[in-house]
Amino acid sequence: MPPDTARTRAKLLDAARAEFAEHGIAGARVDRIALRAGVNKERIYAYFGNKEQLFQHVLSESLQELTAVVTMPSDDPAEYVAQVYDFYCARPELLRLLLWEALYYGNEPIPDEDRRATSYAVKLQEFAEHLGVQPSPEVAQLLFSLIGIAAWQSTMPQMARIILGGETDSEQAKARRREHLVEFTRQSIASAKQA
Amino acid sequence: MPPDTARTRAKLLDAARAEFAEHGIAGARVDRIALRAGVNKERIYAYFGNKEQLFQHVLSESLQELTAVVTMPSDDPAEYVAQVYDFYCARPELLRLLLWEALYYGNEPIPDEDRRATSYAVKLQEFAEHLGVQPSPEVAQLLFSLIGIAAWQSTMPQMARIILGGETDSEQAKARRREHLVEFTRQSIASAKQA
DNA sequence: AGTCGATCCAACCAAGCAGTTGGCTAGAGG
DNA sequence: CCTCTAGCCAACTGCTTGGTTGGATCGACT
Repeated sequence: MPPDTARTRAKLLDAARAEFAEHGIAGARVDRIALRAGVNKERIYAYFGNKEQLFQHVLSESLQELTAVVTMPSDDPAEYVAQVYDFYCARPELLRLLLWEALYYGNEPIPDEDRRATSYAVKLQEFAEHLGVQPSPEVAQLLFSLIGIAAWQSTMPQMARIILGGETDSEQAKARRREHLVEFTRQSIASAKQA
Repeated sequence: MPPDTARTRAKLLDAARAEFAEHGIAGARVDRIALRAGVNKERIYAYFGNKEQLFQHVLSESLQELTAVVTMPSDDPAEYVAQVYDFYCARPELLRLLLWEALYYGNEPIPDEDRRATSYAVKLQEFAEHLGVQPSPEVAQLLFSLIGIAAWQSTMPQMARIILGGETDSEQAKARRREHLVEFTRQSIASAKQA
């Protein structure tokens, strides 16, 4: 395999990630991806099959990155929520990819569901450990809700802007929300622990 | 105006709502909307201008419905959160429309932002009243988070299915999550009140 | 140097798309 | 019964799109 094949693939994946995050599956343009990557369109079909399969590649690559970066830290689950929040603030494209996927597949099972299930199971296990309880449906509910509030601002930027006041992007505003999340999480965990 | 003009418009709006909720702005097909409505495509352009403007009509109609149906009830804010949850479970299309919009406009201001701002301001006012405090950035943070957890399951059905276990659609599973939300909300409100 | 396999790309294609047009129909006013 | 207006629709247009192809290029091995 000539040396630049891997590079070409990587350039395509990067360009595709940006394009898909911005426009979604239906809105993404194959020509634009090739243009951004500085590579001929035909390579996409040679390497990845078609547009939807390319999206899957992009997504699974991004998910790997996400689980690698956002780990369950030290001893404070509230800090985990804050990390998730920080991560989605810093890299909103990754959340956008997840949202496009969610809207695209709706209630149908997603490709590669098994692998994701195990990855979430690990997270749940860790979370329960830090709480000092066994994994249970209740703990799962809690974890799911906490991920929700961590992601909600990046999920609904318009609503956030309107409810939380104009400038949600400033460092100050982010710090404020982060503080709220930590506080909020501590409280809910305190009551979950004693249960 | 002949009698069936209003009906034709309504049929188009209904068909468009279904189509947009399912496929988003980019994925929606004008031909399909006309077909579903049993009306000629040209009517869409006569009545609504173009695809994007039609989407705006659909959305603002849906938002009116949402604010009309989901009111801040009696004296229990936790019940409000549960109502929001129930509403999005029953009518996931409306949330999907909001999500498509959020992804489409990203951080750019949305059309008609002012009207929505006042509608949210009212909600915030009511919410603060029920808490027995003045509206403040902190209360806004809380309200925003609560809306988030209420909507999160319908926002991320795949993730919900995986984390919460297979059958999230059954009455039983919905009741369980509803219970969790109420409990969760009560706790966070209790600590917000004393602050 | 010559052959071979893989990589690359400009040009191409058919289908699908949003949006338009020109003429038909029906009802209201005279 | 004629006219005028507004609603309606089948057929059309021109462009964009995902996907293909045939040949040029290049590196490796002999």
